[in-house]
Amino acid sequence: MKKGDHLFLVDGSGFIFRAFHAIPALNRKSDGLPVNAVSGFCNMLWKLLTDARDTSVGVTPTHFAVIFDYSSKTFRNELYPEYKANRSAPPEDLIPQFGLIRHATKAFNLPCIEIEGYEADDIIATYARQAEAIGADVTIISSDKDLMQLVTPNVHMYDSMKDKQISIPEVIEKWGVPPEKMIDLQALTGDSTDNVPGVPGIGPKTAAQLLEEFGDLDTLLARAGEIKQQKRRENILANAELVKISRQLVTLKTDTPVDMALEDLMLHPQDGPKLIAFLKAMEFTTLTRRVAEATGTDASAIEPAAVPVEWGAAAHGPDLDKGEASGGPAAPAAAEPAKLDAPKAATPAGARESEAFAIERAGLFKDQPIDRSLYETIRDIATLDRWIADARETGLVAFDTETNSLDAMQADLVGFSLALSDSRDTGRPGTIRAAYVPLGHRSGSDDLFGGNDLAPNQIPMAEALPRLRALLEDPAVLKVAQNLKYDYLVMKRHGVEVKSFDDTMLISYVLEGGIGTHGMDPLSERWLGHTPIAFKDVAGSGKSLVSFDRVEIDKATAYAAEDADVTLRLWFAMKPLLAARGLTSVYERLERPLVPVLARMEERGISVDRQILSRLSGELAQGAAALEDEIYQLAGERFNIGSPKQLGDILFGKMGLPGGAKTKTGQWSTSAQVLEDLAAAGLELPRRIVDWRQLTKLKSTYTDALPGYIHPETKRVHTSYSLASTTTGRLSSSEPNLQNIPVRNAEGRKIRTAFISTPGRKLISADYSQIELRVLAHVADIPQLRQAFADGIDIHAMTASEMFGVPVEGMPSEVRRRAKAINFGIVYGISAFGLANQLGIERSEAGDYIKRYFERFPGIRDYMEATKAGARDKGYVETVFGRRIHYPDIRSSNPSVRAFNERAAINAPIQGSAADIIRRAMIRIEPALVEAKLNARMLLQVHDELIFEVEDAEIEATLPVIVDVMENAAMPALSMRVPLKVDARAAHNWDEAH
DNA sequence: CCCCAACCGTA
DNA sequence: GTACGGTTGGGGG
Repeated sequence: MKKGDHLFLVDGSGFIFRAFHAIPALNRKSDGLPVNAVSGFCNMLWKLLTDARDTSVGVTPTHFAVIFDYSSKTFRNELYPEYKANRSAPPEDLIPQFGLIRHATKAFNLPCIEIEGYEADDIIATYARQAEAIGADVTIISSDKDLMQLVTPNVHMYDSMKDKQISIPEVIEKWGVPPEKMIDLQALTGDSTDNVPGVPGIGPKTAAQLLEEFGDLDTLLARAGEIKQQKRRENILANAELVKISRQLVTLKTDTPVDMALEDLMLHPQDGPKLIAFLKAMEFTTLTRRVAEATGTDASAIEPAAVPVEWGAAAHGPDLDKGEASGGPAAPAAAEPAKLDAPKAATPAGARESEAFAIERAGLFKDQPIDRSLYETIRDIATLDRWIADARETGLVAFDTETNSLDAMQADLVGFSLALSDSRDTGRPGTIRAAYVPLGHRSGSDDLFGGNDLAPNQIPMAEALPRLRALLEDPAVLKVAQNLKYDYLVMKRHGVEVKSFDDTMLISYVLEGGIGTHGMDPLSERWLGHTPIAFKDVAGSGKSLVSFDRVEIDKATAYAAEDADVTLRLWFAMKPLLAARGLTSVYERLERPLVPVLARMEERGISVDRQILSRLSGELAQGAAALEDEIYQLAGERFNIGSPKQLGDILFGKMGLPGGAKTKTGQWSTSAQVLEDLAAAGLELPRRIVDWRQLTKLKSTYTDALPGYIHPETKRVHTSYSLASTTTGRLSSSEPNLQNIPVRNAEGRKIRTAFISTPGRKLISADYSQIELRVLAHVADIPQLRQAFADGIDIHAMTASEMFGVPVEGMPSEVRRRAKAINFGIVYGISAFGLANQLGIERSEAGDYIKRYFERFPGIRDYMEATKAGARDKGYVETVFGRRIHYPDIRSSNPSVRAFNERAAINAPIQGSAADIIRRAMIRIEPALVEAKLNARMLLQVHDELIFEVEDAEIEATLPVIVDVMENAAMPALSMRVPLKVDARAAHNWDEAH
């Protein structure tokens, strides 16, 4: 540093408190995290860094530092134990912001300085004097009177909130004394907030007058007897010693042992991406935009940083991948298994506060009932532009598409709706406005003679789409949707890629997994007590169903705008609860990022060979027909074999076979199990029925149905994944379900040969080996299981060996089969009844097995008991990543209902943790492939398996990338006690790849 | 036309 | 014993 340089010193700690009280507390992140002080801080820093010359500071800094108090205990407490003793704890909403402001400082590439045992003011004083000595100028960003003693011709202060420079004249004007006498003045007056004693009856005015008269404090104390006013004289004489202590307390140290030299405070250029990542994480949309513009950074390409939030004493939910996104060191410490039997941790104060806030915000619109008559239909570009400008101004918009099909791969855009509220930026409950923009509605009926014309007064699609794209692709505007994956796909097919979004369905899924469903209508009922217009009341149903482009525009407006309105209200109600319950990481790491990943998988689809299916269908038809003839012969009459009722009547009524089980409704059961038992007794007919069922099942469900799902344009099959329809966190697949394609026997596996790669490519199938048992070994921490997985030995054989004392070498297959059934049973929340069923043995024998198993693996029993107890206690269980799965019926008085819930509660953390792991792998795999410059495309997920389509030339390079990402998917959030193992191979069809 | 039960394919 | 979705038959409206 040299003469002429200009050092800015920001009083960070002082700023936090001032900004916190100056900016409305409703200024929060969308998940409820209070960020008002952080917001003010960032805006102030940005202003000073870019614009200081245009403020009343009038100069641009060359050096810059932000200074913080380290802790409340400093050397002053040794001097005077009562110093700052009357400080109360900071407000709960402020606590998490202390850490965030330090993160902000670092994001701005600024030194963040704090020293144990010293106050920020001492550090500031030290640097100010050092710089001044060199001949540099100093501006202290603070308006705290405690710092005014530092002001000189070269050292100034700046009140950033009032944009006011504080120099010598300003100090004199305010306090009546020049800066160098501020110490004496403060010593005389004391400071009630810091608990610094002063002289009773002496305030700033009197103190200034006395100092004017006597020159300085020492002279005043020496000649106090000359003071004319009796009371004042007595008070000063009585408190002379205390005043000397006060003077020491208020005198700032200018020799604080600072680590960083002045040179180190030199201002560096902003790191645009780093800063933007932080600002996005804080959801400061306006500042993000400004920084992006100023640094020439493409903000849309930057992911929000993972900023750890500390609520104070108690942990605040699992902090997934702390440091991962910020590029810091990984934290591979093994997470403890859920200690469900431990005393419950006290709810963090911050969490309580946030929950209260969430409830308050949920009720924000209570006095603003949903009124469909207020919805607007936007029919001209000027109005649309105004709405989009408003959305960009508030940074928040609910969005919903209306299309002519429920299938996102076929749907054409018919219109879209928007809902806005200005609540976020004003900190007050705003008015919700919602509108529908019809684009492709048609007039009249779609008969053969016309009626296909566009209805009048609609904005042309070609003019609306670019405007919509500007909004949806703007990373500074948070788009809120319900089941966004659908809208994301529709818009992607229209050339628009949504960036920055929230999905109310996924928020609900994270908050209330296991409680109800997460569709918009049930959510509206539960959270808003409002019943939205039913789709069928707008578009009809069944035979009278019309596509949405035939719906009259006024009706469409009421329906569509309401959807956006409700979605926005749901978001306001639910989003804050994520943070309040410590579930933000689950949502942001396991749910939200999967939306574009799944959308791309669905869009890609998989190639299915029509010819193979057609040939198989013929073979199956022939086989079934032959069996039908034999069945009618054996039964002595023709009947509908596919009707379990008719079949039961024939078998157990007419033919008088020994009936096995009965169904819930009292009918004879004709399940495969019952028929197999009869077949085992040598009966022909049941055998034929079982075979016939298999063939007709394959035919109707697969070979006949799949061709109907081949997309007319892509010629591929595009399944749809549901992110929020299982309780455990698994995905589900439908239309068609590609997660239940046969594999277990040769006949069924033929179906898989129809799933093929395009020429020049192959399919890679990569599946986790025994992932659920590995998760079990991890969470229950079972030494033998951990050892077996570490050594890579056959887990079922090991179990059998432990239980029955049989050596693994030369083990009879039946022994291993039983152990395998027990291992599976454990994962499913074993019961003697179920195991007996599975193995075809007596309940008592199954019970003995279980008993023996628990003797050998007592940790498993402990885990199961602890899981049940925890579920009973809290109403939910958790996966290793903190996903909650609720079991509201686990306390049912009905023993079978209760037992069922207990088994499900035992299974859920295991199945759910495995599901979370593959979710993480799926989120990471695409960036990893891009990084490796590979073109593999992920197509399908089948719970523990991922299917890719890969160019022939890249297969060898791709396999290890996929395996690596999958095997390490739990890291670094969780370092498992057992390794994950993935098998992967490539082939031209799914059967051979698997 | 809608819904449920039974059955069966997958992990 | 856990978690799903699809097909069929069949009852009720």
